[in-house]
Amino acid sequence: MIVMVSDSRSRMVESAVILLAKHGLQATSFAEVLEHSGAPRGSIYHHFPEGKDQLIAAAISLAGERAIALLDGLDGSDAQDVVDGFLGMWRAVLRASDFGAGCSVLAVTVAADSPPLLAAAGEIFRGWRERLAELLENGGITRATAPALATLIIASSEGAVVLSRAERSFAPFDQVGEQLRVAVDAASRRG
Amino acid sequence: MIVMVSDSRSRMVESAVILLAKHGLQATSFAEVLEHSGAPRGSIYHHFPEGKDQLIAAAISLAGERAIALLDGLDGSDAQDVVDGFLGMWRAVLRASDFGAGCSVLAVTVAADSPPLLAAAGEIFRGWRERLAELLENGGITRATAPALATLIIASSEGAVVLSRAERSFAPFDQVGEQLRVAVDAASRRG
DNA sequence: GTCTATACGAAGATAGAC
DNA sequence: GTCTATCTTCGTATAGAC
Repeated sequence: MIVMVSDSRSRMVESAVILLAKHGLQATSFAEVLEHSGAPRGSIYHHFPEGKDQLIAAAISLAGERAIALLDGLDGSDAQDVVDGFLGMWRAVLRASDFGAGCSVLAVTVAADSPPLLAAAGEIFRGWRERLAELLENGGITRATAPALATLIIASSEGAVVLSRAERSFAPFDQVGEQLRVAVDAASRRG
Repeated sequence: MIVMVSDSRSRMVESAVILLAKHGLQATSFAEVLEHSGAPRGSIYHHFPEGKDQLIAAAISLAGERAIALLDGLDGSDAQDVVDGFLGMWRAVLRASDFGAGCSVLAVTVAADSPPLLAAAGEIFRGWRERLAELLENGGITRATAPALATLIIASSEGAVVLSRAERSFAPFDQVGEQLRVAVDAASRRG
C-alpha cells in the first residue's frame, strides 16, 4: 500500500496546470484552483508557503516533465515519427478542450511578473529543445541541423496552438504540421 | 490645422498595445493604462463605454493593422526578403524591450475570457496569414504552398518570440529564423 | 471631456484555533 | 493538515457634478 504523502497538494498542482493552459496566469487564482481541485481552503499556505508563485512553478514544472516523458517515449523513432508524436500531443490538447486550452508554460511566460518564474519557464523550454534535438539526431538528422530544427518544431507548435485557439479551427495547426513534415523530410535527405 | 478628435483616447489605445505585449491581458488594467498614457481618469468610460473589452479590442486591432502595414511595405519583394522583413519586426520588439515584450494579440488569445475578444484575435491572425500568403506568392512561392508556408512563418515567429522572452536570449529566435530561411529557399526552388 | 466619490467583488496573504 | 476570520490592495464599473 502506497502512502499518499499529500494528495490535496498534487491535486492543486494538477488543477493549476489545466487552469493555466485554459485561462492564463492571472485567472489561475487560488479560489479557482481550490474549486477545480476540491482541495480544502486551509491547506494553501501549508503546501505552498511561498504563495502563488510556488504553486505556478510546481505546475509548469509538472507540465514540463510530462512533455519530456512523452518525448522519451519517442526516442529511437525516425525523425518524422518524433515530430508526428510531438504534434499529436498538442493536437490532442486542442481537441480535448475544443480549442479552449494551450500551453501552460507559454501562458506563464507572457504574463509573469516575477523574474524567477520567467526563468523557470525558460529552463523548461530549453529542456524541451535540447531533448527534442537529441531525438532528432537519433532519428537521422545531422548534429549540425538538429538543434535549430528542434527549436523550429517547438516554436511553431506553440504558435500553431495559439493560432488555432484564436481561430477555433485546426486549419492553422494542420498547415504548420504539413510544413514541418516537409522541413524534416528535407533535413533527413540532406543528412 | 488638424483637429485632434480625441488625443487621450488614442494615447490609451497605444499604451494598451504596449502593456499587453509586456505584461499580458489582466495586468493591462485601466490604472496601468492611465498611468502609462497620461490620459485623464475621467475619460475612461467616455471613450470606452463598453469597458475594458472595448479598449483591448481597439488595441489589438491597432497592432493588427500595424503589422499589415509593415507587410504591405514588403509587397513585391522576393519571398526571402519578405520573411526577413517580418522576422526583423519581431527581432526589433525583443531588442527594444530587452526581451520584455512580445505579441499583444497572442497575449489576449491565451487569457481572453470573452468570446468576442477571442474571435477578434482570431480575425487578426487570419488576416496576417492571408496577407503574408499573398506576398509569398508574389515573391515566387507557388499558390499551392504559400498559405501553409505563411502560417508556418507566423506561428513559428510567435512561438520564437515566446521562447526568446522566456530564455532571455536571441538564440531560439535566431535558430527559427535560420530554419525558416532554409524552408523558404526550398519552397522557392520547388516553385 | 473630465472630475470626484464610491460601490462592489476578487485577489493574495496572514493569524490563530483546532 | 485544515479551519475561519480578517486585512489590504486592486480591479471594474457607476453616479452625478462641472
